[in-house]
Amino acid sequence: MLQTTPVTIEQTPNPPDVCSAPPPRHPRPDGQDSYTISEVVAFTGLTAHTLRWYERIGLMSHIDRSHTGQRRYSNRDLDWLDLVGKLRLTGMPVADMVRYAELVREGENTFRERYELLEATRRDVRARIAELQDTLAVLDRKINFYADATGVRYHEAEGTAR
Amino acid sequence: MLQTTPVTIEQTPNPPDVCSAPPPRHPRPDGQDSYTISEVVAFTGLTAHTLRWYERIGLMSHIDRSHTGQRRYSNRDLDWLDLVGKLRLTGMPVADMVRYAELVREGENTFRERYELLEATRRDVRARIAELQDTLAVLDRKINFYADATGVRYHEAEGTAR
DNA sequence: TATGGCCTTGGAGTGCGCTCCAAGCAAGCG
DNA sequence: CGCTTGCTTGGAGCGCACTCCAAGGCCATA
Repeated sequence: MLQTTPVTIEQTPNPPDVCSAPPPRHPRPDGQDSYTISEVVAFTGLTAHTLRWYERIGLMSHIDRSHTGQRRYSNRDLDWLDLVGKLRLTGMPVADMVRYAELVREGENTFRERYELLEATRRDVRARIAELQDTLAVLDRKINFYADATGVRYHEAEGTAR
Repeated sequence: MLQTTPVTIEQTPNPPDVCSAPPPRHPRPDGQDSYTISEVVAFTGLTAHTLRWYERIGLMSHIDRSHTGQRRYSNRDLDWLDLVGKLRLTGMPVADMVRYAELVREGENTFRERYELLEATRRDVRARIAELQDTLAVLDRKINFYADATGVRYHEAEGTAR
């Protein structure tokens, strides 16, 4: 129950059918979904500090509490954290994610704005991927050079760093 | 001479032939390559502060100086900055780039280590691209949902943020 | 000669995203 | 009962990558 390895919530042991709407699998079924903070730490790889901080800054709404005041996360919270994790690795600033969270809390009349925010993000992500592929090409060339050179003692000019 | 728009040094007005070793084009030919810091600012989009800081921390070797002590950057320096820019957007920490710069300064006997560093970086970049493509899939699904919903007033569960 | 523009330096400051601390409470166990 | 474990809080601290500051030098044009 208390696994220590950070695990992506949305694992991919789903069949090799390349389909478009993979529903996230949860550790426990809806109805019994009540996770302590340390369980969420184990599932997400985030620290408890970070989880509490996310809540403080409004990136997560107030989490349900046990009768003793301890946090009890739900499957929906896990889904949200999964999205946050994805947005985080696009480089989206936390402030923007908070903005999105506010829009979600405000209800359906913010659909248009959410749409625009996500669309802008998608553009950024695409640009980012393109940049990275560019970088990959440069790395490939340099790596090939060094692969040839180590063992052949050869020289090619490269950017200065003397 | 003093263009204000940040310009990628390695522009792509090269013919649409998809080839593997694109030599960077420089603003001035070798021999007349002597750029002031503000020119480099214009070319790279970095600030003068950052350029001087890069030099202080050893990410660039000491740059040539004019008789009055002002920095004069060369084409080789521009090439190096181009590589640094690429590595930077892979998320490589500055300290690692400094390490690589040191290896380059140390000479050919560090080829193997440079190779390994770049290879590790390439692995990271590939993983990163995969993550981003994953994220892109999530964004696509959400964006489609909002595209449908705005105008159709429809509902689908999404991660909680109440 | 004076004014403005561009450059120099060491060191201090900033913003972001965590990260940690101290003090304390509640539950479970021997 | 005492001890451990896990959780709670507000607020302070940290590491990274810049970013800026104050004080001053050099030189071209008016």
